[in-house]
Amino acid sequence: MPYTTNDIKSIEAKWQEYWDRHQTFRVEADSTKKKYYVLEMFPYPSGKIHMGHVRNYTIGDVIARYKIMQGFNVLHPIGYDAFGQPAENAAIKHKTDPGEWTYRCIDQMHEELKRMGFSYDWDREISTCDSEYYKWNQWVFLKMFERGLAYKKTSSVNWCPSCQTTLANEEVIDGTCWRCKSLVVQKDLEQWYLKITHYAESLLKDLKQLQDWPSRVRIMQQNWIGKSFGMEIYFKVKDSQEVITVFTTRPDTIFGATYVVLAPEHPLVKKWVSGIKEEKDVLAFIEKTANKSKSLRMSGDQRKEGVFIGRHAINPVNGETIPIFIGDYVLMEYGTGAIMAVPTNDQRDFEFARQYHLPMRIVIQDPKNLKINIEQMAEAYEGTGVLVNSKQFDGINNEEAKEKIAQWMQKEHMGKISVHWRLRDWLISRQRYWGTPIPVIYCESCGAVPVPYDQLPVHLPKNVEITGQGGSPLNRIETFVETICPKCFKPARRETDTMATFFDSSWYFLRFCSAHNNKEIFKKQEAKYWMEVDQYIGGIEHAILHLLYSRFFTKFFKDLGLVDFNEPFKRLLTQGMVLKDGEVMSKSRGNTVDPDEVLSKYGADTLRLFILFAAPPEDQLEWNSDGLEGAWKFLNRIYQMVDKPIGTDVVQSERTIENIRNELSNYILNISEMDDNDKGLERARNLAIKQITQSFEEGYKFNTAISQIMILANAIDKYTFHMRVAMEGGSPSERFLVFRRKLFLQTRSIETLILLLAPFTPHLCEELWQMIGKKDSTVCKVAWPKFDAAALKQTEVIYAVQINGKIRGQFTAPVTASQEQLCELCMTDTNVTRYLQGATIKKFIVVPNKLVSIVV
RNA sequence: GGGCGGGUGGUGGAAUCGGUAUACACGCAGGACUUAAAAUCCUGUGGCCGUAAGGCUGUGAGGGUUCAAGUCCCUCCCCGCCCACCA
Repeated sequence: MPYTTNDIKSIEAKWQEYWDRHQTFRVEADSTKKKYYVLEMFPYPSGKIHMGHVRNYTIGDVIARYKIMQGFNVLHPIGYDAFGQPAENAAIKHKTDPGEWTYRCIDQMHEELKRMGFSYDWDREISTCDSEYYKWNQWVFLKMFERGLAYKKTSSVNWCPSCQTTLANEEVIDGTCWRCKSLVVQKDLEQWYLKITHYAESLLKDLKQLQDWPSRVRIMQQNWIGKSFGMEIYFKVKDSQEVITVFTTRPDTIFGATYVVLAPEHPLVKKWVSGIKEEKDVLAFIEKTANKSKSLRMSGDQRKEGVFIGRHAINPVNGETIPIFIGDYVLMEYGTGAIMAVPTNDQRDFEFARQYHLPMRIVIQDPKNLKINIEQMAEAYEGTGVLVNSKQFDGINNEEAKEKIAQWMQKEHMGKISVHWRLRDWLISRQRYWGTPIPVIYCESCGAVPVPYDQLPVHLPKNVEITGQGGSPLNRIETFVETICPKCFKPARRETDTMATFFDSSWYFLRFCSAHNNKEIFKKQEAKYWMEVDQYIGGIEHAILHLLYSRFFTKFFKDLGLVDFNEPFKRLLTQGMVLKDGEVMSKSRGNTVDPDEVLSKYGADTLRLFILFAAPPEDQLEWNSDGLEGAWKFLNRIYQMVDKPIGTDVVQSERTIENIRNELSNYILNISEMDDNDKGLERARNLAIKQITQSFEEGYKFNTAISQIMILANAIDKYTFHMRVAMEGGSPSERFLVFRRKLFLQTRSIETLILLLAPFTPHLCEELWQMIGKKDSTVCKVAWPKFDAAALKQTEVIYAVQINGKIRGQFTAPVTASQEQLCELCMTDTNVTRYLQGATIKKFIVVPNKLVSIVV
């Protein structure tokens, strides 16, 4: 009988219960075993899992289960990234406690993950909002504070008016908040930062080690870190002692610098502005720029605006007096907040110069077009070329001149060779409730004092009213704020900002190594055994934020001597998005498919199989309910294959199929008795093992792995059909001998099929493994099958014949055939002979075991 | 503007050290079973021509290299993602 939804439900529940009861996936560090650490990015516990989760965790689960069958000691944990704003938003909306809401969601999520049959070590389940976890956040913070890597400074920060909190640069997307999409504004605030820039060099350099990461993630990080080589050049200010330092990557163009531009926020501007005749214009301009949102100001198409500031600078290389402007296209945060403008070689400077009728000078000529002249220029020339109007450097190629001019200027003290980074320090203060309290106490006499280690954790107070108004909620909790200074014991106040939640997820992979250790952040020996993460899986959206922060923390832990590696994730797989009707599935689009509904109709195995079969893991996946139905049918077919094999109707004896199968355990196959069908089946079986193993080892091409399983299933069905034919005729005893051999081969193929399918659809395969008589073993722990190269050898192959580049026929030849034999065999195809009639063969090319190509 | 992917049947996708394009699946069509439907099984399925054998054509467009090109080279078009007044 075909199975039903109810059968599937009971099969899946049965095995989930079995794995639980036997703690099948619980692991311990054991140095005698080779380890493998598979990790999927842990979820934010919003309650229900979505298809993106299903895809992410299914991919991880298949890898984990495959590695277990390969004999590895596999660590495969799960947890919850449980702090964050949705809990507060829910609290405001439903008037509940964020903690209560979060723990309820975690329970629900836990149940849903269990229903998917994932092979997690549930003993290591963690939540970042537990004090036993966030205590160690505070510990890490204090360690960083001790080393000057956590510090407080006032600066212009990104502020989301809707979330009422600050944001890291990485959290600002196109000038909007990454979470709520509202326009981010700039505010001057005193905030806590982590000195990620301290590791800029190694964060960049070590990307080279990450050969098993997608190259685009490496490139994105590289661009984000943004190392640029160049020099700082000093421009003396005319009639003043002041010097403007600019940063440039193009010292080769210094002779073409015809003005200088400062960022409106540049400190020299404030100093100079009062009393000059342009004062009003300058102040108006500064205010106008400040009011512009950062996103508007930074968009490239924006018309560049600026204003003359009433002063001049001296170009150090030629002594020219050039005007100083302030301009909205110069950013205070990058470089020195000041630039030298070379309009002929920089498009932005060119546009600005044209607009304000500023002078230009050509200093690089395009060797292909020596007639570049200022009047006819429509845009800046940003290509390479030969220097002109540059005194002793005339005639030198500009790439070469970069180095020469830089060296010369440095020697003449006109500037210094330097490197600038795009990467900024990481702002971690958040004016929110639902996060880790920053463990600092402010004392009037002692200043900012770290909370002593023995007073950790600083507990997040419970029963706090969340209104979403009026700044940090913790600020209003007197019992939390009021404390005493650990140094001088005078009354003091606690820091009320909490940490950005990316802090929590920057080291959770290490916590999994010693999930519930309350003495240390993690056990050094356990981390040494389990780390690094061998395979990490998650969405591309974390290519910069989370992955960069995790790399930063790992490097810090190495400096602390806690770990002896400097990269956390050996291999990274970024899974594609799940789409429906060509668009990303999302609540806001209203095109989601609830995994729960799919589970109640088809069960976890069907869902898993469909998701893995529909597209390679890294590609986008288009949801297709027909495809889901197809996966269901396939699994049903496999079930039939095991449930109702050929046999009972063929064997004319009292033996049942079951006791024949029992006898088969002692059966010895006589290879010489095998007919072509037997050999074909064995070939298909071994080919499947070979190719599926290969799809696991060479990138995770699960879609083609599954198609190989289907091919094997087709071969078994075909073989079963031939079995019936082979049973016809002969005496009952003769028939029995043939039947026994065939049943042996068929059973062996079915067994192989179950093993190969087990990582993908674990529940059904456990059930089938039992049905086929393997009552004493759990399929998920059976050794992965190995293939027999001898069975793959063919004695004959089909050759295609190409005549003048077109396929004209084919023939069968022994694999050992010589060129002469092949030439003769060609002629056995009548279509080929027709084409060769009356023609002279000019060339005869043989591609071994594939084709022959004849040129006539 | 810069960087990185990608463009293959009606659909999801196979095949890229150059070697029979469209594996596997979905869908569709026809058939078997059934009073009927569902399920299941069998057959067919890029397009055009042909009863057939077979022929022509076909991997975004155009050109090139080669006995042979989805794959390599040149020119161009389109789509997706990321970054972006970063000096």
